[in-house]
Amino acid sequence: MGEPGRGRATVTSVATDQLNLPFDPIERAARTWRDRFGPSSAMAAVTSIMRAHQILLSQLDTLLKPYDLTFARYEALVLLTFSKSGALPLSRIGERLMVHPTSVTNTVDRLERAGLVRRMRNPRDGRGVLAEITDRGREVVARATETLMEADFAMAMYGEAELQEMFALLKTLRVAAGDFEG
Amino acid sequence: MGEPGRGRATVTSVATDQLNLPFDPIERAARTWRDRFGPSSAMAAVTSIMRAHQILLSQLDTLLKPYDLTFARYEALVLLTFSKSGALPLSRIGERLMVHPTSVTNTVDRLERAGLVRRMRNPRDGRGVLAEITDRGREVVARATETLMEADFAMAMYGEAELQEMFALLKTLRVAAGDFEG
DNA sequence: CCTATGTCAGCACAACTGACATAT
DNA sequence: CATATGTCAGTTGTGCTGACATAG
Repeated sequence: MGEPGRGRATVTSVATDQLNLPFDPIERAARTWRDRFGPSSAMAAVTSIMRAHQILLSQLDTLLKPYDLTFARYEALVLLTFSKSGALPLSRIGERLMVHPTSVTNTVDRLERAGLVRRMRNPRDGRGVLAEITDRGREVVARATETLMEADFAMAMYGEAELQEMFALLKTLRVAAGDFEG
Repeated sequence: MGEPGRGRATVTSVATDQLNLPFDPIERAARTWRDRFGPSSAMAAVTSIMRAHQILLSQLDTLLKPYDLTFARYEALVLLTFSKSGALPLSRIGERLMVHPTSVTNTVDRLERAGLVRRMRNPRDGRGVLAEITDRGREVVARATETLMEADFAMAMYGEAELQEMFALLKTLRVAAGDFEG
């Protein structure tokens, strides 16, 4: 994810910059939509989630850039630090982070190239491969976590109650998608 | 965005399939996080938004696949139908949809190749280019809209009040990012 | 001259498909 | 044997940078 050109007078980037519009583009689209097609709340909510994702990803990736991490790679590292031995089969990483097997391979490739994890054969299953976090990986993830926590994960505009509300609200969607036994 | 392999017994895809986990992976990560680092609501909320985006994008793109549209291209088409003349400068499309100028070029390229829009020189500004929706584009977007509305934009699990709550909650984030004058 | 608009080449990244090697 | 794990090559889609032509 490229870093947006931020804070310049001439706005070329779009993800987190600017303050171009004197109105909320989603709200305007929703009004037009309602006049033309009918109920627009679902469309407005979906579009808001899309935009929120774009904003957050851009800000998180900017925060993580000094560590040469993306949010996806950061999540994988955190998951490894959460395991007792600091190592997990790639299959389990994909399962927990809800990403495709080939994406796990790619993520681990990059982390390995950066010296943050190490591949090992799974002693309990010859088919499997473990990703094990290195000392350097632990260092980097600790510093990155500090940076993210200082920035409140780019969610500093919310209070505790709102954050919990957001989690609860989105849980309904994740359950409906079959992510887990809700 | 490729279409996930859906509903198979052997789950390789991950975006909308499966019901693998007997627990909520985000909730579990949040608990571990809290024990180790402290407050985890922001992290849980962010991760939920990321996952919600992934689920929705996958489902919307699947719904739009028969029309050879992605959600991004669909949004651009809708925006054009909302304009009086059915035509808008590319710059304005990028501004409203919050996407990068080169992404607008790409989106319009694909729509044009599919015969859904047509490029025209802007008569009021020789630098500018207008994208004008074609009759075929109007047809396709109408049918696609019908499909999406039948599926409630993949948000059928929510009631009206929840959809409005979601919009309001995420508006705080969009305002903080400077999307518009909140 | 300086700015704005749009295009192009090129790159990074995520997610997928299909094919495959290997191990259970 | 079928199944599971992981890799590889290749594709699609988005979003960026940097450079550029053209017009205001």
